[in-house]
Amino acid sequence: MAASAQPDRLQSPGASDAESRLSIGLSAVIVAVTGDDPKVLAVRHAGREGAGGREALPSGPLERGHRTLEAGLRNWVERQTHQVLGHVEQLYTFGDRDRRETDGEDADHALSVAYLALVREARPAGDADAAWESWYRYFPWEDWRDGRPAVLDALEPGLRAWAASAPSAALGTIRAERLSLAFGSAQGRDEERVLERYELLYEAGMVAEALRERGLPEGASRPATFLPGVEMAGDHRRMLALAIARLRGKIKYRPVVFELMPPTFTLGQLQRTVEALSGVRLHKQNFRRLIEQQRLVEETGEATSETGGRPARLVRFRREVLLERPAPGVRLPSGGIRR
Amino acid sequence: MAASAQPDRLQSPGASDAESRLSIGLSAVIVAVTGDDPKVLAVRHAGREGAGGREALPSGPLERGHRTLEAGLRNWVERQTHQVLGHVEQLYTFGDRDRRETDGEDADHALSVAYLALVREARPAGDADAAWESWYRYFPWEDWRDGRPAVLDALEPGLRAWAASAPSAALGTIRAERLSLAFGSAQGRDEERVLERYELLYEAGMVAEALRERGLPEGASRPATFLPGVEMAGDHRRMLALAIARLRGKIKYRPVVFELMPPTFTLGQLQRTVEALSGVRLHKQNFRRLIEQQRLVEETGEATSETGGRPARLVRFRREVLLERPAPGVRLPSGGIRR
DNA sequence: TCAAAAGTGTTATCCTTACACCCATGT
DNA sequence: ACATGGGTGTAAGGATAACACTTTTGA
Repeated sequence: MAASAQPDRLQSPGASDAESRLSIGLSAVIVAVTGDDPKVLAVRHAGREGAGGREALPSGPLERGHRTLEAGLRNWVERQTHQVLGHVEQLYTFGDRDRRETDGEDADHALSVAYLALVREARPAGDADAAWESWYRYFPWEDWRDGRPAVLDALEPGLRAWAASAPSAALGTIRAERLSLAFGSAQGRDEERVLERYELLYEAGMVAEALRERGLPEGASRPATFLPGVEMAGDHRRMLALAIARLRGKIKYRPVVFELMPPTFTLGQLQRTVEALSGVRLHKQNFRRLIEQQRLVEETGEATSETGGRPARLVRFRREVLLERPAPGVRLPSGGIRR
Repeated sequence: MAASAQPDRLQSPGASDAESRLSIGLSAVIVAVTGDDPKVLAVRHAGREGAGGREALPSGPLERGHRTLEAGLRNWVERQTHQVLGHVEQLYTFGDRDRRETDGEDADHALSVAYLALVREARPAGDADAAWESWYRYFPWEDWRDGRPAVLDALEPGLRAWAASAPSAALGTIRAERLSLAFGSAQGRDEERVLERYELLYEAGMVAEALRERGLPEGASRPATFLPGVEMAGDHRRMLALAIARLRGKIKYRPVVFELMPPTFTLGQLQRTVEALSGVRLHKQNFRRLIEQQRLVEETGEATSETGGRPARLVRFRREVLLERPAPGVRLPSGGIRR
């Protein structure tokens, strides 16, 4: 092998023959918040019957013309949805068996690099095929703003049965522990564990994706009659779960919410946005104190009376906080959550 | 195009011709801590003169035989270093211009998926070509344990000159802001911003990697005579910077340090490990209180007198904390840092 | 006996949490 | 007037940060 031609790629001698060539997919979870709902941009390819017209994330393969991964992503999103992206960050690269179902051949890999993008307002989605959907449409068990979501009652027996039906007692204990960690048993549930919850449902055969194109995952109870949440193409719902988890986490230590807000807004709007994302209700007074005392916003001097009751002050994000050391986020640590 | 054959890959009609095929590299930042130093496993390919024998991370291309990305990674690492990996997490997928320097052709992409792995002890590295190296060998400006590192004095004039030599005043201001954010100006410096600092040095043409295989990056001062830190192959040093940043961040909110500790250890050892990773000194008393009061460890009943002075209690990680909600890490938030 | 590291105790301060209450507008 | 959301004040409890000090070993 020509070692000197690839100075930065260390490979054991003779291994390059085995090197596989593969295709790269790019997918985007594009998030906006309008009013009370966290929205994600979904595409539905009308003319495609083979896939049953499943909802999907904007995505497409990396092409030769794309200079960088991110450029390729922006290109695909604009082609498919006419949405221009603002803040973009890489989420994860999916590369294993989950992607294989798409190919005929087993040996060739198909990777998919998933991105999270935040945009400021939900424009009416130019294309007829693209639409903004509440993300709780796909994850109804993640919305605790009006108390414990009802779906959970339907889910828990199935999850418990899955843990109980484990091949060994030890595995059963592990499953039970994972369940209690993800879904919470006693006082606390961690709103960030979105991916864990989805994966448990997947392993238990309780989401539609788990039942596609393969026998049931081993140890799964037989096809559940109730498959909660709207199915998505490929592993897009897994990507969405990861995106929600990341955003719920990041919001706490970096001022990313403001990427989703209009230039000026009220503290109430900001709180509702944070609640929409995190899926829990917050204490009004403490939330406000937190924001103001961390000096995340500044007055505009104006007010709006469009909110219902007393007119609210309009504030704007204080860009300067980005230059101040740690650069705080909107913490909502256990205490901020209203019971 | 055969839409129904790829139900989860949405591509605009006719685009598939442009789809490029490419190779995937897998790289691992493998971290261990021995005594006072955070170590990373580096390989040096003795017989290769083309690359000038640059130090590199264990890495290799994804092969057909690899079932998953992570399996491929473990395979390469074991082949090159005989090290078996424990905790492994994906770091980032690098896919843009930074990789292009390796290829002759511009149009084909070469992606690289970087991973972070934590191992419990630095075994003598079976292969002669693999060696554990302190990561501060590559980032001497990141070690503040004995006060402000001396290299910074040599670096700052160059960085300031780079900001001053910006093509426009506006850009100059932006550069100055980035510098003060990353390197800290007044009271605080954020030990997590390892990647930002490396990238600024790169842009300023002050690390060896920036001067390779291309003209100087635009706006760079002419080749600095002093290029701090040991150079690595490809963009491996960038990967290492990202790994350090991630680990320094994660240590604070997840109990990952314990992946690096032996089964039993003293609180002093734990503190030195955290200090090694974060690059700052901590308050002994407050650190201990934090650990014990968060119930991260439990007594073993034993003690060791190998530490120098009075024998220390040996403790072990309390695995149960993983099952307790939030699952805390070793916080060292401003206050814990000794001035 | 002294250096070195382990380990204990205490205090002021600040942040978090929770509670109760007032204000300005539209209907 | 009253419902609705905006906005203020304050007090208890707990965590943090910074003190100073004692204990137990090896050299």
